[in-house]
Amino acid sequence: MQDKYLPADIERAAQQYWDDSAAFRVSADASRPKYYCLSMFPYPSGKLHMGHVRNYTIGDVLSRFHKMKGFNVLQPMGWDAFGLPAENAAIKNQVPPAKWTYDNIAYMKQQLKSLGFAIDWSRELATCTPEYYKWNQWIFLRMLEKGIAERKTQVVNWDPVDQTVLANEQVIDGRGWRTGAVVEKREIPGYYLKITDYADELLGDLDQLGGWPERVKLMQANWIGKSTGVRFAFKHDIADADNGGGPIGDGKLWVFTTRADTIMGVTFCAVAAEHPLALHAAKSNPGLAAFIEKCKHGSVMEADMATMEKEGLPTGLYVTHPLTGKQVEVWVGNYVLMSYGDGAVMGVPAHDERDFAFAKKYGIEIKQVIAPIQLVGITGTLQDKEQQLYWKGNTDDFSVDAWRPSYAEYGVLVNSGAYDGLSAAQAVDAIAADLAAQEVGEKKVQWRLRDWGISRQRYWGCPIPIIHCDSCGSVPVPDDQLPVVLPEDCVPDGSGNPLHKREDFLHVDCPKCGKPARRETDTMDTFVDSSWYYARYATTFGADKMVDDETNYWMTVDQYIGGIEHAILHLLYSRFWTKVMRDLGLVEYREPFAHLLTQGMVLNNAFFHKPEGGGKNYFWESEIDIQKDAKGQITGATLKKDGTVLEHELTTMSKSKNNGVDPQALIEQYGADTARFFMMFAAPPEQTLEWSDAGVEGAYRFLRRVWSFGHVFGSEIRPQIGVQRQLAGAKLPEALAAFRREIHLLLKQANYDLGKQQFNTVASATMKMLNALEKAPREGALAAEVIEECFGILLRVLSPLTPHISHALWAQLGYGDDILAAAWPEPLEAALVQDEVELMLQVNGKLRGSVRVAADAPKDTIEAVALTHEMTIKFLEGRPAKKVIVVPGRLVNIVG
RNA sequence: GCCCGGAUGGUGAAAUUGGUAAACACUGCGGACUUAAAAUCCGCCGCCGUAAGGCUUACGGGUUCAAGUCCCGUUCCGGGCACCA
Repeated sequence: MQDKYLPADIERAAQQYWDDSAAFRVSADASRPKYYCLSMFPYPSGKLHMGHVRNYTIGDVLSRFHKMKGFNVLQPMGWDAFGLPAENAAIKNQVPPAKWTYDNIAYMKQQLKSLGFAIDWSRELATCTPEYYKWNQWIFLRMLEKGIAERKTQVVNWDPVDQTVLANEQVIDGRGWRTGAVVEKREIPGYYLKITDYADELLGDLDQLGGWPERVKLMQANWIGKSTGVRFAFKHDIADADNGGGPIGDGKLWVFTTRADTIMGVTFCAVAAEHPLALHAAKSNPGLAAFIEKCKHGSVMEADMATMEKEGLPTGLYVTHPLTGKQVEVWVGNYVLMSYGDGAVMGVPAHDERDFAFAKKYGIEIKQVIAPIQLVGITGTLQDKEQQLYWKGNTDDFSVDAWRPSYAEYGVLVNSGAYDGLSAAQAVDAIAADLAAQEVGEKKVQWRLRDWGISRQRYWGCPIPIIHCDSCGSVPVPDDQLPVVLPEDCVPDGSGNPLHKREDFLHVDCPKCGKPARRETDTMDTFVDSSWYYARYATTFGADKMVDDETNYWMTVDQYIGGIEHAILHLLYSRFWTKVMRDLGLVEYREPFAHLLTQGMVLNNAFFHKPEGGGKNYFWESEIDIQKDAKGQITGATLKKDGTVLEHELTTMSKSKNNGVDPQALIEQYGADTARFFMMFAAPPEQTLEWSDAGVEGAYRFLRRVWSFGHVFGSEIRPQIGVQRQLAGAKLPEALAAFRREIHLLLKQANYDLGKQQFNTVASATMKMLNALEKAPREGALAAEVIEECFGILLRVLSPLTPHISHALWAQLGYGDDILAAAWPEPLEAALVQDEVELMLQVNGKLRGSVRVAADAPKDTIEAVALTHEMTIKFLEGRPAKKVIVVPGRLVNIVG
């Protein structure tokens, strides 16, 4: 064998072997347990970045590990190929998004191949191909039939200069990214999927997802946000001529609250700018009309809504409190959303932080109605069944001067008339009952989750299969005319959807009446594409069905791996989609992903400049000079060409921020095995990783040492092994036994860590194994046999991480033909036994030394040895030992 | 602002889930080999102290024989917030 480690040759040969033997091409096989290992497919942005290498190496380690454990392993790959970056590239370079996307796919596929992933490429798919997105359209039509999809209005970011809808990402500080114009909210029609119909099931089934991280389930549960509250109405007789002179909303202003216990503290109501009461009042109030107009500016993002200055204006209208009968003034608030609940809220300044700030700002009354519980008396004794506790609310600590978080806590009702002294739960029951008696309210379950708006006013996406006819309205495209194919030669210019200018796409005859009609030009949210690709991979390739029977063999996905940034939206939409497919009779399973590994983000610094008029211009690190302090912390950055001072942020690697690090240079210089090993060694998978290539050399050095040990083993050690093997049952010399024990202990730890999916310590276990192997006794047949066994263990543990070098050494050193076919190693109990153990000796919790005892020494013996230890005597300073704690196999702590 | 995470030497990190803090590496320093360089190998490397020893897991409290790990409060950093994917 070659004495130098030449990764390029080794990797080419191994990949050739896997290709020639179709090693990763799989089909359904009921005789073996299956393992469907899926990594989130990449957006084809141009080049792989380190986040991809991390994601796909994790998937590959798990795939190869399970393959060696005897599973029928499916690991597919494809492309999340529709989306905004292709349009941005088109604007910049005048290249059609289709060409840009397909070119990127070709390049990135070759990069993935060079990393040696065990992928079944025969199942590759790209979501921008008609044979894939046809089924988006097909199932969308089924959802329309079932009433799961519907058309209603949506609020979007509108750029008044470019006359186009902006994605949230394209809105920076409330302005359009290209024009710098202040963004407006605009209502337009669009299609929605009723994910809220599945809210209960999506929440309830989280309990079935034992293989998901708790934090992801918690995030999803909070997102779905089930809350039980009370929906009730304030009565009024505000009439409007446009309403035929009748009272607006039947004379009821509906609101929803989760804190009905504070209802007696209501001192105002706030409605959204688009609320009928606001519009009514604005007719005779130019100031209010102007305020309502102003509320239309700004973005639709929740984060912006939550952090903006809360402003309001009184309408001069009053409504009647249903329980006190008092008049309550109605305000218009810029923080109240028409699209959420009834577009109105009750204001309780004393017990809600936002209402408190609003009331202070506008001089609205603040009335305390909740107070901390204070015990005022007990009758009887603890044994007395008639025992009574008496309490009241303690109002001493309340002040209207400044908000305190404790004001929002649950307590006892005060200043609430008949409800005084009730707890929150009792009060909600009593108040809901009283409201119900008047028929102006009831308990209601409210969800935070909103329906999923899938219409996008963009070109590079899946066309929504609808035809608009003047006579027949919105008509679904008949199934036999699917797919509605997206023309692939358009070049967007940033000023709206280029499909509007495509006469050949636009004009079509109405399928119902045959008259000339117009195609829908909106395309689908790209989350639609990624909501079911896992099921398509598992379907017979090219099947003329959305999914076929094979999907029921492979699904559900046994292990899903992807970035934590997808914890809510993508994963929730996929779960929803699976349930819809089940209800349409397409699949048998109800959850798509059994186990989820949420990979931590790979972060890198991004450098940007904010030009006048808004937006952020990002620069590549090669374009700038970076200033650092003595500790290596970045203190500033300037643009090389003109010295412009730049800002910087630590953030996830992305195409749009020019901060992605391409792994290509790493692979070319060191090889795929080094890149993979280093990536796994750098940090545990779930942890955020700040990118740095310091340490790549170390990984490369390690693999070189593995190779040269292999060479020494093959040429000097292995030849010592006799014809008759002697290892089984042999009594080994102490040094040899200790070495063997060390390897088997490391194997035990590595297997444990693989179970925990903590691959960085698996990598360090392999390094420790090599350190031990290099120092192991080498002379004699017995030593050679032990080394053969232990090096074989190292190669197999290493193989999921660095498959190429492991493949080459395994075959060349005669361990077998194919390491993938070898059985995964398990530690031998016989190799692990130990006569003596070392226990740490603590005196009063501080480490003072250690004691060696027989592995099976009873507690008394250990105590006796510890108590007579010189350090015990020294640090007890003559005091008697009050207590001795023995933790078997670990330590002795003497308390005195 | 709200929801979810994270913070350990100069650096990436480890700690078998409450029981030796810093394993394994990177960097740096010193040495061997070499005409020389590279590669390789050996040694040292948390802070204070000559030592004995003391201190140390973002910060401040608490529980415990024992806390990086559990509880309470705070700071900073990251992810998500529904049209980036």
